[in-house]
Amino acid sequence: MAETEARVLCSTAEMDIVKTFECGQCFRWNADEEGTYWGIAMGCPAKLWVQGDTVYIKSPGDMEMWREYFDLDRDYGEISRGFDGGEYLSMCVSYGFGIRILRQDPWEALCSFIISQCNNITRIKGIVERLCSNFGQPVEFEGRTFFTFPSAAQVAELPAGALDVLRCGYRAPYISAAAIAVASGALDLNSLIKSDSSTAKRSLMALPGIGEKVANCVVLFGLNHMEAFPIDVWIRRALKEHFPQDFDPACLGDYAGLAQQYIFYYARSTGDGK
DNA sequence: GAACAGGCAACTC
DNA sequence: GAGTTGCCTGTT
Repeated sequence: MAETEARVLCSTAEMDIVKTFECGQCFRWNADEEGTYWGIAMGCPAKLWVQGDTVYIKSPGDMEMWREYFDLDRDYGEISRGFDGGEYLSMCVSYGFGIRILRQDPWEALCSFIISQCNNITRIKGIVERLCSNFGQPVEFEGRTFFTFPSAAQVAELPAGALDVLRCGYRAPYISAAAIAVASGALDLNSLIKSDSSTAKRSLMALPGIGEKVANCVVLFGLNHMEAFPIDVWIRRALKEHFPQDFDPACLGDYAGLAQQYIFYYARSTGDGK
């Protein structure tokens, strides 16, 4: 692969790479001992690091793709100022500011969040990496080997039992079913990007092993519908303890999902309510 | 060794 | 429709 130059991605005011990669939305970015994040998205390897108040990226991929992936053409400051969720939410926003909602590949998000159910991040990452190293394509970058996320078609064609190497337990048949649905065209993820989020959610929940929470995560992180509001145990606890009893997340509007991510990040990293 | 985990589905009343 | 249970695996 040709040598690539370091390029400016954005300012640290626009994106905090640690918060963005550690807030639980993605599973394939990892920091080295110097704080540089290495990962692969849309088949394209990259490394990101901060110097002064600038975020740099090195990757063979084009900048347009990366700006889209990191959702950099949206002003999260302006969006966040529009939240009408009370003081607690405002505090979560200041705490988590710099998080970007990644626009991940829909199939990768679907698969990853199926794996995430009743599971911790360390284990999710392990399972996803085994999925990629066993069934994806190797890609060399900066002396390291990355693996692409295997396509739905590749996973759909695997013989029975091939997913045993993942050690993902009862989730394996859910992954196979999702792969077959996507590969056969029964589930058209790209069309769900354009449809409204409740239609997208309904289509996803028709698959086995996909309930409300996983569907909402896929809709938010993979289909880029920012109003989706996944409710897990942390969010449920925060809603119960810091919001009015009849609070409806839908009142947060078209970007409720961003608000959810600030609340989630605050709750998780401070252990609030635990 | 038993209980539990960022969840789902099938089952119960 | 609210509550209970099994499900794989890994960790405590």
